[in-house]
Amino acid sequence: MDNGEVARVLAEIADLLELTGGNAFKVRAYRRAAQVVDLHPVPVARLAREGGLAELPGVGERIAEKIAELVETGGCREHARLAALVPAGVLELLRLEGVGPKTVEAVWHRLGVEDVAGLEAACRSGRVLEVPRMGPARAEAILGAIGRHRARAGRTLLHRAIGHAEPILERLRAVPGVRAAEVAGSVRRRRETVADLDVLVSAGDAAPVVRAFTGLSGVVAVLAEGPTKASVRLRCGMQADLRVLPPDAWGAALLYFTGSKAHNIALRARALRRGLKISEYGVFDREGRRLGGATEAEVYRAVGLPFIPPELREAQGELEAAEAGTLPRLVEEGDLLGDLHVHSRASGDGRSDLEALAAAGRALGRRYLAITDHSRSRPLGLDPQRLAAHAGAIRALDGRLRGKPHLLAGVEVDILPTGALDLPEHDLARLDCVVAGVHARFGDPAARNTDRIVRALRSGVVHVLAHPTGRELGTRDGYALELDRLLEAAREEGVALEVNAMPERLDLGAEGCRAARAAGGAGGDLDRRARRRAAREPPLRGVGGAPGVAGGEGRAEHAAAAGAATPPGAPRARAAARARVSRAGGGAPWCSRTGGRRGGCWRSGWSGSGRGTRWCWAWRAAACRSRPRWPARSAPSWTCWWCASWARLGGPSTPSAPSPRGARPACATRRWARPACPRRTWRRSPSARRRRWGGGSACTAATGPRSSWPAGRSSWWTTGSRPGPPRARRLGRRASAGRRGSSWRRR
DNA sequence: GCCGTTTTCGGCCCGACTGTTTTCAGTCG
Ligand SMILES: Nc1nc2c(ncn2[C@H]2C[C@H](O)[C@@H](COP(=O)(O)OP(=O)(O)OP(=O)(O)O)O2)c(=O)[nH]1
Ligand SMILES: [Mg+2]
Ligand SMILES: [Mg+2]
Ligand SMILES: [Zn+2]
Repeated sequence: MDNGEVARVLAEIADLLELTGGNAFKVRAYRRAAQVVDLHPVPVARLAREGGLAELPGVGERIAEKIAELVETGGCREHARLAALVPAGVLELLRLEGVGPKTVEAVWHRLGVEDVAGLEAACRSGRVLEVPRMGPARAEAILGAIGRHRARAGRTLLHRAIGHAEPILERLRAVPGVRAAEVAGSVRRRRETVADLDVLVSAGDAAPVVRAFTGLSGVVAVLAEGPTKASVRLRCGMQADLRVLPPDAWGAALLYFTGSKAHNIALRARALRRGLKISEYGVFDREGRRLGGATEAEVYRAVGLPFIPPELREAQGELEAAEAGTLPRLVEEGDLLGDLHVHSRASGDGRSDLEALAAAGRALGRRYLAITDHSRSRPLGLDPQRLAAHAGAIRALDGRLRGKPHLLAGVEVDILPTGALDLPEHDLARLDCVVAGVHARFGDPAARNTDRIVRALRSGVVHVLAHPTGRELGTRDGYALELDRLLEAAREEGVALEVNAMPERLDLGAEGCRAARAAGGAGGDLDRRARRRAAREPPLRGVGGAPGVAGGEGRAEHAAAAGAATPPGAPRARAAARARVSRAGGGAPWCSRTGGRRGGCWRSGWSGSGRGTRWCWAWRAAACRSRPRWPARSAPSWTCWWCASWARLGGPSTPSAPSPRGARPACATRRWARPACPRRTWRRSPSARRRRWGGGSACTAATGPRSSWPAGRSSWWTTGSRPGPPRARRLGRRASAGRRGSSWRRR
């Protein structure tokens, strides 16, 4: 069982526990352990053998037992016990957007819904409405989520995500008042694949930014929109999340929005232990005084840590390493001296001739490029004769280039199923750079694949092992492999392991590189060797010792490919975009015909929980009645908002329909008296408001020992300014709180 | 279930937005 499989079981235990009423913190513990296992470079099977499981962060005695059981027996009794309690289809319901454990539990227990199809039927028939707190808007949202679930967008490759993000950033940076706009989240952490685009904007006034964002030309639906953040679905299928925060909170905001979630939680817990609080608004002490947050480094410093690069922020031990001063120095773009895996037009993979490749390499600042076209078993691959001619051409050009950059005559020789190389060794030995890789027959068992590759490495003519795992992101997993044995052979033979930069490959990836370092520990040595070598001689002669990493493939080619990409069209007018949005069924379900005024209720100015609602609950029904949105169907009686909304869902609307609810005309069903939409006469108690603004539904701030907020809080009420964390106040008031405050005073 | 610069017991990150109900719970970032 590999780490991915173990992680899946642990995560499923978390889901099962959640649906069977397990302790929420226990659920979190399993979920975190699953992530740690998933990202860990060393197979947990080996850790289990060697007794190293407990060293994984978030893995204690009990979870270690489960992992050991899993790798030994392929199963886990606890998992089996829980799985017997929950139908498989019910677990799948958790994957629906906007549907969480509470909703799943409710539809499963109260309605007997056991899979996605069952939930869909319940939404269409109206049965879901029997569940508490379930109304037509939620039913509609669930139907939408089911549709998207079936289309299953999946995760997007990093380079595509970056491409989608750029025009958005450009547009937002042009909004007056915007100081900075960056993409955060997993894109900034440079994960190989990402689920969405997380865009952070620094601006004193959030409202225009949110408007510009929801009005972007690529937006097909607005999923949520408030005074400081919004979420949209883009035409490309991705979701994009915007967050706007004031400039002096930039560091804290970037830290928050870059994540990962587990890193945030660990860092905030650390702050808590030191009597501090970290949020996206900054660092605060017990008295609520703000200690900083302008830069990320400032936030880390406040909890006694050095800056941690985004790529490491996965709660995989980087906080401990930072504390101990043992954070690794990352290989940066500027460390890349050359590219040892480049295809030209001479074989199928390349599109450029040698001159163009050299020019692209020069433009990227590479000191050397190895031209490594495919060998004969690949389509259009080189046989010995063509190879010799090609090598001659490369060397001739290299002579003319005078080191700008150095060109190396090479080849990417196929490793045949037997482990033999696809070209005679005496031909390979004449080249400057021999890259060897597996390109066909991926289905063999691990031992056989490993034998095959190890035999090739032992040939003595191979410099670099290309794309060592053979994976293609989103298409196929790597071939089965005994990575440990492969690393050992590479170390003995002095063969470098490639870090293939083709966006679909990224092979070795982060975990593979860490495994290689753990095995031979020579990545850093190779760096130094490479630098020294590049300073005085062409690369690769004399590479020996341990497996290191060699950059390769795709860099130059991709520069060319990226240049050819069509730039996205200019953003259209906001109004047009909005119209499209509403046609697409996005945005608020209520009263969107009445226009775009945002920021509190149209009539009372009240904005309850702080969202940019057009109608407070008391007013919206009345307003809708006075401007009927739905033509009064043949129904003679008045239709309350609830039932009218239900009718929009396409639910049964005639008295004879069998639906348990909403079927009979108007509101007899719901027994809402005709003047049912009352003006609000009650007034929320200040104490309730205080609780609400304590932050977090558990409201630990209001009850727990670390709560220091309430001290100053009553004044928020009496002054009418918006309560909340200090930085929220400013931004919130500008966005929408002014009207809200006065309306409250009026009552 | 995990974990400790207050703690080996008793905590567990913090905030925004939405739908719905008559004052918050649920979900998400
Ligand atoms: N403090 C805190 N921050 C969170 C939480 N969930 C998400 N975040 C922050 C950190 C995340 O990196 C950032 C963006 O959230 P996403 O859901 O988009 O996750 P992320 O981009 O990390 O991965 P993804 O590829 O989108 O799945 O928001 C949370 O529960 N607490
Ligand atoms: Mg994200
Ligand atoms: Mg996101
Ligand atoms: Zn290849």
